[in-house]
Amino acid sequence: MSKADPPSEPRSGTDGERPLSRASVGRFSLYLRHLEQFHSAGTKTISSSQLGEALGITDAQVRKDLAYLGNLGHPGVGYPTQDVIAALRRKLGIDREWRVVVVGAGNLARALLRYRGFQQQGFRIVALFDADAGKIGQRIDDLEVHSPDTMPAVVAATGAELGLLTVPAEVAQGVADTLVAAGIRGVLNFAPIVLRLPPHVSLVSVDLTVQLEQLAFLVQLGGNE
Amino acid sequence: MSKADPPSEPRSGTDGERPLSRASVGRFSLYLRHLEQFHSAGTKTISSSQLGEALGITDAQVRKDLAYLGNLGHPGVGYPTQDVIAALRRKLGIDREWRVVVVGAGNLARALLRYRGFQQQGFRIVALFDADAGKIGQRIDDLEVHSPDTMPAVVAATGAELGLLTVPAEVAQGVADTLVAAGIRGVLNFAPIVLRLPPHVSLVSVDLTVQLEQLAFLVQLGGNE
DNA sequence: GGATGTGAACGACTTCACAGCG
DNA sequence: CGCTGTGAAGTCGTTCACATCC
Repeated sequence: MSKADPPSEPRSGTDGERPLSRASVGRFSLYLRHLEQFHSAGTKTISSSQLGEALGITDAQVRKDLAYLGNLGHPGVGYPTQDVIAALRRKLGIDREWRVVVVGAGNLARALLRYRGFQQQGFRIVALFDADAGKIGQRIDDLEVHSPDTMPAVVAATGAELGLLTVPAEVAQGVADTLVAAGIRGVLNFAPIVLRLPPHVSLVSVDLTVQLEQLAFLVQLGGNE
Repeated sequence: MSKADPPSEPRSGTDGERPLSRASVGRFSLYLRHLEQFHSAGTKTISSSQLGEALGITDAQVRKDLAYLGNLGHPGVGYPTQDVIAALRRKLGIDREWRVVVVGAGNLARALLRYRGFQQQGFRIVALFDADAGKIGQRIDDLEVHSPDTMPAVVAATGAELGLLTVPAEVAQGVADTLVAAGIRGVLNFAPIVLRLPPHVSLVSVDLTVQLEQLAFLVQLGGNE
């Protein structure tokens, strides 16, 4: 009975050293934010229990997560904030600038454009698209609204790799396809729909209705956690 | 370090209550949306594999999830869309209206106010608050902007139970405390911060920077899933 | 002493596989 | 038949506990 190994992860020898759980990555951003706060407050070193306290998780969890970054901690001392910040940035892939386009020039797009957190972490919004002829040519926060037809050209010219989708659900799949055709490599989708993308394009979805319904469920259950 | 006890819910013990996994609840909203689409397309019955196909998950997963709703499925036939929709609504706690207040009258608030998905699922935004004196008194989408001082009175008067937090990170914790003091029972937080709420108040957080960083990580990894 | 790193236990979630029913 | 419901097995993630090191 020869058992074939599932070819789950064809290890590209570039960066993958350790197993790296997907769940940990979800916390990396939070570690990063808190570490940056501690760091600019002058803290040079931080312990797993301090960090866990700040995020509301256990110290063991923090150590397991940070272990994925290599052996940065010093027993009896803690983790050097600076080093962990740098390692997290690198692991997350935000040790460089990402160019981002936004499709759908509504209120959500405006909110995203003015959101400071993006710039701070190296995300630069370089173009804005909308199908509404009335909006094309307008300027919103220094960005001109382009027609979706120009997407391939603009994406190529700006070198954008990520697309934020803030369009109505009915047209979201079509717009996503256009983004993919234009060469985008990742989509952050806000439309309430399950998008289908080719396997070489990454997808993260933020579904506001789902989140609100989740909240209603929790409240109905009584209390939190 | 008090641990939450498993609350046996001594409510009306009509159905044989099952364990109910937290992960399943996260998919309930998606099932609901797809079932509503199938239903309004005239589909009376749907199989676990059809639903799984639509959401991109396995049929076994769908059956396990729907089993939490009671024995709604008919072997050889499938699930009656109507019944499953009703059961999901009830389980999620959205078989009634929820009154919602929004704190922070910025672009994100505007986007949320105009978002149709909320009303459709029975969430009614009944008040809007902002600390900016220049905004107080203005009307946005038929809602007057109130001063945060009036929160207790307005929450009581409107019977709001949920609060959406779209304020800057620096003031988010303070505003959340005010919401809690005003008697709110659940908070949907958009500020990039780990909120601390008393245990009787539920919390769901949507952190846009975290989501974007997640996307960057996936793209850097190459491809999706 | 104080805090890390990590096997091992534990628990949660998913997939498998199949009995059973209309 | 086709499709559900569900134990069993498998996978993934978290917590525990402790050897280890500065």
